Amino acid sequence: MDSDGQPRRRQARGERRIGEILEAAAALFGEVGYEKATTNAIAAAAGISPGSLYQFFPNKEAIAQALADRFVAQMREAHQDAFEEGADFAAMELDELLDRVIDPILAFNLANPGFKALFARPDMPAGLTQAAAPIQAALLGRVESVLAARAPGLAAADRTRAARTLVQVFKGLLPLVLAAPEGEREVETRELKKVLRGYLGPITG
Amino acid sequence: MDSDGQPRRRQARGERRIGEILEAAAALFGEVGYEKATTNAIAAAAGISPGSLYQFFPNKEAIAQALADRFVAQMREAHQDAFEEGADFAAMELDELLDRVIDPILAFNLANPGFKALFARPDMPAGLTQAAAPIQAALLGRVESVLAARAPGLAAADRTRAARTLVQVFKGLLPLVLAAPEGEREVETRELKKVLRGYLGPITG
DNA sequence: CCACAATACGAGCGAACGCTCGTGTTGGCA
DNA sequence: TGCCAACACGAGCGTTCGCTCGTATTGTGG
Repeated sequence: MDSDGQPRRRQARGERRIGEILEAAAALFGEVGYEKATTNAIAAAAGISPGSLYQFFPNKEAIAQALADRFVAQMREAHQDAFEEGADFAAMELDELLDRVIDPILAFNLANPGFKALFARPDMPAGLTQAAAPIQAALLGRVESVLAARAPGLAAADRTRAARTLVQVFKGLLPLVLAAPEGEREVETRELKKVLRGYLGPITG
Repeated sequence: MDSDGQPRRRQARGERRIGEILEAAAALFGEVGYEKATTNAIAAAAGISPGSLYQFFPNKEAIAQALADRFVAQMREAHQDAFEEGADFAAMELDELLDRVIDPILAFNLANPGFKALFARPDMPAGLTQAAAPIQAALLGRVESVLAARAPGLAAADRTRAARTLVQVFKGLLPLVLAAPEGEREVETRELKKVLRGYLGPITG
């Protein structure tokens, strides 16, 4: 019960350790999932003892939480990239729109294998998916606003449902893209965009 | 080490118990997933003691395996229904084709909440997804053959990829349909079919 | 340089879980 | 009816896992 009045004054060494622990945890979560990644294994992968690990995190969930926070921040950047302010989504070609939105998010997932493992897997404490909720909501909102720009006639409820469907299709096909060998990735990506285009075409004209 | 020379002669009571255990396990797996469903909890849900449970199954994995076998058999029927021999998939309207294929598989998933939990979740022993592999392969093969009938010009590799994509889209949107409240289910189902139709349209013409 | 916080260690605690075992009960068959 | 296998019970064994604790070492501010 530290009651964590304040988060303890860290030295440079400690800050470095925290980074190492999070990196080790991300790798392990990505490989075996949250539940099967034991705290002792995370400590070992980070090159420290179990006791040392708990100098920086009160429990296992806090590690995942910190990792989630880090991912959320990075993901927000990727989304900012995807839904750039300057672009005119209403006028843009559908193919270009898809490229601009999909490619950065795909790149992020490709660069962070631990991410999908943490957020897509259903084997983690409720608090974690909750940590991802804000970014999911933000993504849905952006998709919806793009939809609103391209299909002004669409009722709000239909727009929301369409956005949810699009995001879910993306999440569903993501494993196919991520699991594809280096050379096949481009083809799978095109396939993903084909699906989205086929669904969006009749909606946005 | 019974070496299970033969599977032991069962009485009627035992056969009944096996059914009860599998039903309890399916419900629990569906609620909390494979890992978090403890064997003692399964026994309790089936109304028996832990010791009795192990009179019928050598270990937890065997329960899931038996459940998987049962699901595979039922699923095969659902697929048989979906890909009925008599139908002419080449001439049929795309909308009718989708209804005929999607509805029975959807109904099966609706009627068996434990199924998706067992096969879609990534938190189970390798042997279990392996148990689902035959049915997955069969499903892919059927989709491919329908594709071959409707798009004869499509190269084999593209056909395989398209089938994989279709199945994955279905699996990706399935949670949306299953999680939808009673009244929304029909709408979500239509949405799912819209996605498939949008993707299939350009391929099958 | 000294005192104290931060960092580091790793054996092992307590709880949970899969499963066993000794024992008692029920049911089919000669 | 008597015998034996099938069925049933539940305390608890062995192991794993998250986490702690006592202790030793390192860095830092005064």
